[in-house]
Amino acid sequence: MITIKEIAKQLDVSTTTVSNVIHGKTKEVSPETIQKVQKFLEEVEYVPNINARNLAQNESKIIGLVLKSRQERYMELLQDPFVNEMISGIEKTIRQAGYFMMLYMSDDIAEIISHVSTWNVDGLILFCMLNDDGQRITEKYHKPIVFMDTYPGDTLKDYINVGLEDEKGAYEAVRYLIECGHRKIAFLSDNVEGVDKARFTGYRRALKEAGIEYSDRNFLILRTEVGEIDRSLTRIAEKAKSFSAVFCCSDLFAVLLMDALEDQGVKIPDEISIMGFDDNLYGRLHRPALTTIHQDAMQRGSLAAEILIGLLKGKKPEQPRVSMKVHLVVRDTVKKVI
Amino acid sequence: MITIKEIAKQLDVSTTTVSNVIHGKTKEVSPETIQKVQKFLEEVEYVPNINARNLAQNESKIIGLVLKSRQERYMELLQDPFVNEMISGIEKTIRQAGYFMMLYMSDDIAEIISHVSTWNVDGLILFCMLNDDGQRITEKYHKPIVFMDTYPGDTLKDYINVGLEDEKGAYEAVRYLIECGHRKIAFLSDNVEGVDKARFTGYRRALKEAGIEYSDRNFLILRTEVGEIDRSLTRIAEKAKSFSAVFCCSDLFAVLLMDALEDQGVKIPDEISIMGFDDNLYGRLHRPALTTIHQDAMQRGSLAAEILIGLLKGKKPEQPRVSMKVHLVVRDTVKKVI
DNA sequence: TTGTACGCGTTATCAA
DNA sequence: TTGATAACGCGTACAA
Repeated sequence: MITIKEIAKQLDVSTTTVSNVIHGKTKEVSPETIQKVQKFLEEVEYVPNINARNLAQNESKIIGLVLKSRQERYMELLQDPFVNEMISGIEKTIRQAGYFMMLYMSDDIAEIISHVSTWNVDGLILFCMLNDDGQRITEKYHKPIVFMDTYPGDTLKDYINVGLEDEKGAYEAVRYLIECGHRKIAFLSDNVEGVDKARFTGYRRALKEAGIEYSDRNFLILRTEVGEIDRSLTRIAEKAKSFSAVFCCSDLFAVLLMDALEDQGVKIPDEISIMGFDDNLYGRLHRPALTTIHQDAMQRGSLAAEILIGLLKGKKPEQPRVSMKVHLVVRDTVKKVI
Repeated sequence: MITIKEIAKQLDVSTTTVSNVIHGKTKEVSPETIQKVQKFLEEVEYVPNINARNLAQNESKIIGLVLKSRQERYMELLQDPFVNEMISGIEKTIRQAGYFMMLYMSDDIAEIISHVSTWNVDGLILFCMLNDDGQRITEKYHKPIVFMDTYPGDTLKDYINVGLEDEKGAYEAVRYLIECGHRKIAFLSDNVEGVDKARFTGYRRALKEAGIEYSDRNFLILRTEVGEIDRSLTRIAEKAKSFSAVFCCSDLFAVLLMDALEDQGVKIPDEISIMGFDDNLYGRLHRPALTTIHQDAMQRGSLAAEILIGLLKGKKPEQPRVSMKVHLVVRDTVKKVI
């Protein structure tokens, strides 16, 4: 790797001049020199040393993307195409803005903070933080942060979040089920916090509006730990049979449940109707194709990255909380029972 | 972020001493000093500045993972769970060895090389290189490289590859189809190079062994560009009807094809049998569940990373070419016609 | 218009 | 046992 110093020596100019040409500060350099230097730079295929540059500028041009996952779910997080779409959107936007993305997958906040400091990361996108995670990071890390899909506790007041119409989406999904004549509707998720909590609220609202009683028996919790999931699915499929429809908090869960049901000989949607949330490949590839709530994960990733990059340039976002639109996509897993 | 210099000042010792304590070079430091420094380090939660360290050591502790993709396929590469599993395996191994993974997704070799030089990446894992890609990178980049799923041209002699029993896997898949009584067997992939070429060879060998004629009509090529894929699938499903079985080069393709066929009213496996390759979630979630060739993508990723890290420590791998084992997994998409 | 000199945080060499 | 000091490559204020 050739350095600026070496180039300067070979061309018999100063390093300043070379550096100026590289950065287009050509007001103060004679045209011939510019020519000469530029030509040489191309010839030797000069590439700056990022470490030196970062050290000098005290910035890293790195944006960290933190996916906090409970240890056991590790695989599933990456296997859900929704997450992949989001990552794609983020990565693309970051790259096009001249930044670089670093991906942190960890369940250890302290480890994440340490990593982020070491690399002197310029900004952070935090995905799916629960409880006091966000709080803990903001205490230690004092550069721009954009949250995604995070509903932090009351302690964190001033934060930016790019989220979704979770409550509204769930409400519309369940209202559609009710419109189709369903009244015994279960709710399936793998936890009761954050995003799923909001979706649960929407589910409850739709029920209430239709005057449908809710009981705790309606809440099906999937255990997603490796080694646990199959048993859990079988059990849930069993329980599901006493409902006429199940609203699932993700397409992946919806498809898993449908398989479990079908394997027990239950016909979908004839015997049970299924509603998903996300609208990704799993649901689209399944037959019957999944009726679900659509979100544009890639665009949402892009938006989060754009906001963060704006922040890095000192631009305050227009609104600190974004709830991106969702809409119902009707396919073949919900039966009209009236 | 506190620096060594600052620590040294506050404790009234030299930076050298602090650095020595940090690196456990305690032979030359008095016990009290060690105590004092270590305690202080913990108190202030010292984190080294990677840029400075890298600059001083001329290394980066970064391993680059390069996924070369044709521009149009961008989405699919990340959407294939097989790729995700592999990435997980690589990332985990790299992290545990104290390194860091940088992910490059690009179709522009020059851009990749430039990036890799800038960041002074210590080693490279190259996935799915075609033609002279590998050649071009090895010419410019002179640190350890491990290839994955690469069958480079004749020009590249000395390289390390962690691959798969592609030929054998395809051979066994097709032989199984033949054993089940199929004789009109199509081959589906999206290109004719690298891995798919090897699988095609295996397919041909199985046909030949059974004395089955091959014609170019057997070779179905899926156009995977965005906007093209649906039309291509419909056309291929149409063609597929004149065969009794289709061997697909990936589970994803297999599921896409099955959907296209089912949407045209074709029953699987009653009217057409389908065989996949990879064994990932898409195939497992589909009903009927996909009969396919299993590979352990995560373990393969791990292995590649391990070999590379060994290389960085000067350890030559036992064998430069690894072909990991595959095996047939019989599920429900292949019908016995005898 | 061009060049000198210093700082960024760390490590390594060598002298005290 | 400890401490100055140079070096890594780059950017920049300031001097020439």
